[in-house]
Amino acid sequence: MRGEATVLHADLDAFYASVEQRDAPELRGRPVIVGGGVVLAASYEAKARGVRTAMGGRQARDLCPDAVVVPPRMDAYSAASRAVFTIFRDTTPLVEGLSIDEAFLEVGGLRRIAGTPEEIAVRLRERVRVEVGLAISVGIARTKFLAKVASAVSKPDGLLIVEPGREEAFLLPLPVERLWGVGAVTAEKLHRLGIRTVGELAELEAATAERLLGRATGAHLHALARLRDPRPVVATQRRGAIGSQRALGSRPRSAEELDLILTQLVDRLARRLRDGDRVCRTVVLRLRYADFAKATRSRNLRSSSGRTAVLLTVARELLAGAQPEIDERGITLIGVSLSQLGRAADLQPELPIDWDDGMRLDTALDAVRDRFGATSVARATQLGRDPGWSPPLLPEFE
DNA sequence: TCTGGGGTCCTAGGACCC
DNA sequence: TCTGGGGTCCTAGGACCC
Repeated sequence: MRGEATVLHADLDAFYASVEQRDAPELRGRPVIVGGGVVLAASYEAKARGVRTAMGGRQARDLCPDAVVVPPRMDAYSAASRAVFTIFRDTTPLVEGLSIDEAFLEVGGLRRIAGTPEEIAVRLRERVRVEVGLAISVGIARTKFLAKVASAVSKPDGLLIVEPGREEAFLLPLPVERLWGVGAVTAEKLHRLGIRTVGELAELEAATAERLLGRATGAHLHALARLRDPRPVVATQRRGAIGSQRALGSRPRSAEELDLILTQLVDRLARRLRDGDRVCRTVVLRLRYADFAKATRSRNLRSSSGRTAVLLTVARELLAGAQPEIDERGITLIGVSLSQLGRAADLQPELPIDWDDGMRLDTALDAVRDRFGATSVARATQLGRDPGWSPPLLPEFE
């Protein structure tokens, strides 16, 4: 096995709950639950009593009646996250954020100026503790996957290095649930075959795993189990989608009420888009019915946009299309996602030819040829076959 | 177990094009 | 008139993660 252990996975411990304990000394040492209806985070004192993330609030209080339940303070968590990521980026330029509280750091090129990966990790943990007041666990390994497993095993407040020569001894005895990408469904499929450990999965033929779990998932998990994970640490890219949703409870909602909520969701998202100078191409409507079945409805815009009116129109059309289903089944959640995000700066101006609905197509195409050349005419001709076609925005052209 | 809110990636069928 | 293979895009759904 080639390579050295130079990938760090840094993961804040019980993040939301730890921020609450940091900011309110009377909560330290006590079981703390963040979130009421559902547990968003639990302190280690609460976890010791069986409380888990995503558990219903009722069940959590039954397990741990003396827990302090606090409402989430997202602004405080965002600020803490920014402070920690600043320390990450101060450690190495190669930081790949995974979520609000964890990231990969590649420190392979830093040996001369900053020391070994272990020395770097020790300093990183100390800085986060002193400067932000939080405990952070770090795993160090040759690959991202092994580093992530190592940090999880090291918790709480731990540091664990998986040396290249020790990888199999470390990974193979672990339960398959430790594999990044194995959830309840996949674990159940594997258990049915008697596969409970990573080592047992690694013994399968790759083709067998792919047949059982699907091409991509099977190949991916099988490779991880055999210690193959070629994915490099890449500095975080921009998000591909943003979304917002609202749980509605069980009481019936009028069409007017739904429209108001939809408008608020789209307005908020469009604002976020524009704040980041971005646009989106796809609008996705998410629904959850009274029986908790989920559904999505999506539509691509002809051309990317960040304008509230454009996005809202599409979202309303999607909602109208789902209205019969909603009337019949009842609705308990409505959400909107905007995906295929792009930069607003890449959006080109509208086609600068004068167009009116009475204009002959060949006249319009002549104008396009004069301005953009023959390739664009071919593209425009193709678009013209679409009955819904109208003079497009420029991104449609070469 | 009466159930939040924010994301990622993969699969699959149909439309449409060459 | 019927037929093929290959590619991309669109839409809907599902699994998973924190």
